[in-house]
Amino acid sequence: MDQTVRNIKELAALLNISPTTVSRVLNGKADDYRISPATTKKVLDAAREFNYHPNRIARGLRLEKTETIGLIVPDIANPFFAHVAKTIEFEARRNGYSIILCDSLDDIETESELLKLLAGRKVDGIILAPVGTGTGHISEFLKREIPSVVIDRYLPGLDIPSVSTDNYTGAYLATEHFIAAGHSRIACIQGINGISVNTDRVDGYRDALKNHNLTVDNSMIAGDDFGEKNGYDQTVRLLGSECRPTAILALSNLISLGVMRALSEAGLKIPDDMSLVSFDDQPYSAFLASPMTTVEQMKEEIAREAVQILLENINSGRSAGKVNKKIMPELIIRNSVKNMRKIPVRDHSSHL
Amino acid sequence: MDQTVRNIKELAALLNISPTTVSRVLNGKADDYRISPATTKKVLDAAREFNYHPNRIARGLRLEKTETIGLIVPDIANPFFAHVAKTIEFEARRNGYSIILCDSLDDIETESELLKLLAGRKVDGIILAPVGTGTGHISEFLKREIPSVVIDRYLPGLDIPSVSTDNYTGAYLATEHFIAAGHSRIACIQGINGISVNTDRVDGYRDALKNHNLTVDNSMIAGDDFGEKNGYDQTVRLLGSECRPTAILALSNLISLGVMRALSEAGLKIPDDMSLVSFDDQPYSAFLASPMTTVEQMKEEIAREAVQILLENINSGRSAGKVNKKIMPELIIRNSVKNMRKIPVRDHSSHL
DNA sequence: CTGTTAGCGCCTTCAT
DNA sequence: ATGAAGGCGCTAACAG
Repeated sequence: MDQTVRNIKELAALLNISPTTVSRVLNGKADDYRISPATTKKVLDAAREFNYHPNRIARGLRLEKTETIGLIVPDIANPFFAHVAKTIEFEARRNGYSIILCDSLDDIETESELLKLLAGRKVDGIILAPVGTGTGHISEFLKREIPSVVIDRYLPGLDIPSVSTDNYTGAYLATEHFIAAGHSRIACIQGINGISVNTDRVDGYRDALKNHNLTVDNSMIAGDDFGEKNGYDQTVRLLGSECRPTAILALSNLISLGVMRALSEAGLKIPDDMSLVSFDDQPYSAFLASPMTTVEQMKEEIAREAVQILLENINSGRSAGKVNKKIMPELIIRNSVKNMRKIPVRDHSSHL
Repeated sequence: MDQTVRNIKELAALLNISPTTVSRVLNGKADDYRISPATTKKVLDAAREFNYHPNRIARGLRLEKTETIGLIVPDIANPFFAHVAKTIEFEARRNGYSIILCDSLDDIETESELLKLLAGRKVDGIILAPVGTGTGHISEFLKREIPSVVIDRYLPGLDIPSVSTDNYTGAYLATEHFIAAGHSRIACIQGINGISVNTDRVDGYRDALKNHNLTVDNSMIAGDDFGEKNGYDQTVRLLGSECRPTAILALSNLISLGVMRALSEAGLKIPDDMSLVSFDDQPYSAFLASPMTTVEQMKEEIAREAVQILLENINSGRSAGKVNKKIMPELIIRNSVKNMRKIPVRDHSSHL
């Protein structure tokens, strides 16, 4: 009764039919091959009864298709990537794919290893949230012709589609929000210099200042890392500077955590003593000492787009044209920006 | 020059030796088979030159070993699971394994599907953070004899090892902290009734009250879900009750988010109007309106233990004895508990 | 409507 | 010190 069926051959033997027929039925090709309803039913019933599921490894070897997608992120513990990963996994599974999760530990060497590892595992495609500043290992990897999509950033010069936030607009809106509240000494604590995410955000910040006839003071653009420590260090530095800013734009959630720590240690309150807007909304943003105004990235949408583009490329056998999709972020206004004008600040998210 | 080598056969042909020899060298068995140093070097050099890596799918089929571990979590966007996943991935990779990430969406049906999916994908082992209350599908799954470890909870009655926090002690310490601060009407907002995590925490809470000669009022133990909504709903209810508590123990980070939302809407401040201790420390815990006292679970340790037990079971070919490892949490004292005695509250984490 | 055969790329016997 | 052959479980090509 509770016989174990290890493979398609055994199941076929039990039913006195050929493995081929079983395979065809199980792959929904009964109609294509005009297999009799009786046989079809027999196979389906037996498969259920013996709880038989085809060995996907053997299938993968035969078809040269593993129905597996590699996902490389710099830090799965970062809520942004965790959310993106959740939707990617969901969307992939909905399409029959599983996700091999790889954490590059924000290390470019590790990322390079991971790319090779995933190639060896014969994933059908890769979604990569790149790290650091070099792209040599990525262009090397692209030679393998494994369909891939970059998320979070875009990689100028490389022939690989990407899905990222419209970071320019996000920073522009945030900066405009400060300006509307009457701030003019607005600092910007940035992440890794030279990558698209950072460059675009800084550009948005600069342009917002310029377009409102404010001068861009380069000493107000500080930092070189998306981590908490950089946020802390730069805030300490800015607080000590002769011409202290009244507002800080933090280009990542971790940076803003560092800003908060530094302010807290200095006994300064948000927004009374310092205004702050952070990139990346979080579940807790609303519950901070003062609920934080944030630039929220549309994580689900980024993930969905990435999976869709990747699957298209997989199914069409490589690159359905290079796309650089930009997803519009949303400025969520809470209470971390002080109104210097003493009149109500308006929501500017609809302007631009 | 830049010839592509698709498989071991091609590489062997290029070197005028047999695939067998190449395979042996590449698997570090050159010595076992006394393959000449010259041949060994030749193979190694060629492999590097042509950037050849064995097809792990074919290898998996032959060896019946995929060097792959399935990880099922209820919600990868939950920081607790994201952190655990990070360490699991790291430890697994260090040992040559990759992680197939599956999000069960806090849904037991999905979890059941996922178990089958992973079995079909021939993972060498599974780490499962179970959902809901039923275990039928899990005991069914265990018949497949795939090495598995449960994390976050333990499953009484099932023959599967587990690694979880010592939740009893965690809740006990938190409750004692309230008591030491002079609270006696302490509410407990719980998660899913009947699962070990919840039962143990509630037991710890009850016992702490009893051991300090406080009566346990069952109307103070409320709720049935680890989500934010439950935290909100129960807090609203408690605030409306005739005998309002002065303190709330929230049995999850999401519950405490709900508690904060309800308190905030009611215009109540932590800790002045209500004291709160939450399970699960978070990066932002220290930056909340009032820095939150939390019971921190040792995520890295849980993850490391789980991987270690799993790998032992994989290598020894099944269950190296059933273990239910409990990892001691840590009470992190900040400023979310009001001192009702008007004298300094001491750190009680060293008692017990 | 169904079956036979061959081969995906690898590793392991068995042979030399 | 090295090879040849077979087979892991599956499915597509080629019969009928």
